[in-house]
Amino acid sequence: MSNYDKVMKLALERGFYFPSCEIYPDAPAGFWEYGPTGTNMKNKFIELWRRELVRRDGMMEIDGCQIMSKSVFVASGHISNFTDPVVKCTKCGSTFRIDRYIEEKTGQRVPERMADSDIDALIQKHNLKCPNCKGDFGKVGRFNMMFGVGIGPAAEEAYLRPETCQTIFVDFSRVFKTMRGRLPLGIAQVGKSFRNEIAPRQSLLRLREFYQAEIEVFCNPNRLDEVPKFDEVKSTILRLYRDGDSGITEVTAQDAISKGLVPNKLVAYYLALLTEFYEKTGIDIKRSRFRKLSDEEKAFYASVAFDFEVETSIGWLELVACNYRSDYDLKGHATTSKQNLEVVDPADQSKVLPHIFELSMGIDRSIYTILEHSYYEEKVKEETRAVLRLKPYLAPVLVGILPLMTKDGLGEKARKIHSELKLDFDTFYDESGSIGRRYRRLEEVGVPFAVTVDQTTMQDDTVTVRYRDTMQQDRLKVTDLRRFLNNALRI
RNA sequence: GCGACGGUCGUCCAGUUUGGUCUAGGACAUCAGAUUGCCAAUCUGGUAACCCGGGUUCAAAUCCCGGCCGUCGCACCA
Repeated sequence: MSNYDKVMKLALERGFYFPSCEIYPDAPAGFWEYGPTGTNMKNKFIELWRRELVRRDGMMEIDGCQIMSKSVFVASGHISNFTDPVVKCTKCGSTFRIDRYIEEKTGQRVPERMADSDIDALIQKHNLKCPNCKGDFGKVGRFNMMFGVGIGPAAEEAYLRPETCQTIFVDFSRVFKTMRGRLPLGIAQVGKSFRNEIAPRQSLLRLREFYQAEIEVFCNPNRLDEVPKFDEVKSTILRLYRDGDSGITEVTAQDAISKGLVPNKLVAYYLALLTEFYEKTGIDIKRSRFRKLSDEEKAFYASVAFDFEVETSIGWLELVACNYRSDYDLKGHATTSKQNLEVVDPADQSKVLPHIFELSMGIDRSIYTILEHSYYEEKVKEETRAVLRLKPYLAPVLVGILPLMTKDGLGEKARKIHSELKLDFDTFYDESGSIGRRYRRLEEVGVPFAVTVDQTTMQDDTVTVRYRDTMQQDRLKVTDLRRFLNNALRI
């Protein structure tokens, strides 16, 4: 059984995540729900992101709408760039990106704006047939990855956002003005995005509705090397890679700049912050890299792009896209909306249309990767124990409270301890089955501590605290539990 | 979207080849009771499934058709 399968099984059995609408036969692919355990962990992941990126860097967080007007996507380029010309074989039904197919077969470039009728004519002229079955192609159609929605009785055209950043761009002007913004300014957002993937696959890894945590750093393009905070991270190790490299290059953020591997201090600063954040999630940073994208791979808006990737049992997985988007977005929105989106940089009183560097994080993929990198199996007395070694601050439950047995008042005592802690910590009370079984159940969902009430507790008001990873136990006064748990939550 | 293969309790699997003894079985998990009392113990009992729709047939988990979902490959992935 692969690690992917093990995590998948754990997710289904223990309430991390599962398919949406699963009791109905018409449940569409690419939609997944977080169960109680997964939701708790996801919330904690987001809170860590807030701490390590948003608060650390003094960013502002907003929460925007998921449905946005058509104009937004005219301005963003999604209406034109996101709409691919496709053609369907009339015989076998296979669908092809016809612009690419024509280029491949004839060497003739098909401009993005070419009319469908002109593309049809090209197919005729070159007598192109389906490569699979030699059947005839039908008429050119258009496929857009955005979900359209109709608003109001007239069903006015609008779209579910395909990336959360668009709300940040359209909100930028007001936020900057009213919140007394200064460049560089990071605006952050956690929320859902929607893409009509042709072939969603592998549970949380390719979804049609998914969570993003995005950060858009608005900056003055003339001051990309003026980053006072850079000193905090100058010796942080960045792991850089480009396709074709023999291995990953480990350099400090400082050296990455002096060697020209990263274009400027601003980009290096955020790559370093991101590295430090992911180290704290418990992902094995030795199995991560920033892959520099080639020109062909970059998104239509990006001028420099690094993907933060992590090695998993199913290969390298992109968790974060780090794109230098230049002024592509604000220019587009300024032109389409006819609003002036320039701001004054107080450093030199110049008026600039800010450039944007973004960290676009996939939350669902991150959650999956943390689960996979945290999952361990080890032999204990001929039995295999499965342990999720989640950091205490990411664990869905921090502490399990267990009476060794229910009689002699141990049950009541344990319930009392539980009710004293449950409002301030994520706790779980369990008195069913043998103590060993209860420990195993806890460690399988990553609970780092178990507090056990035994006979001694009744005499001196102490309990045992058992550690998930080592299975060692300490004895602690009940009155010290709060302090112990608060300490354990320290990041 | 195309192709190949698949879909049975929460999970994994048996049953489908050759339609009927399937009133669908087991293991693990889970629940209740008993017992034990610090690492998945034992005993007893319970909950719980044939993906959906149609067809063939006296009879369908089993055969046929369609749909949905999954895995893999191709294509796609701003």
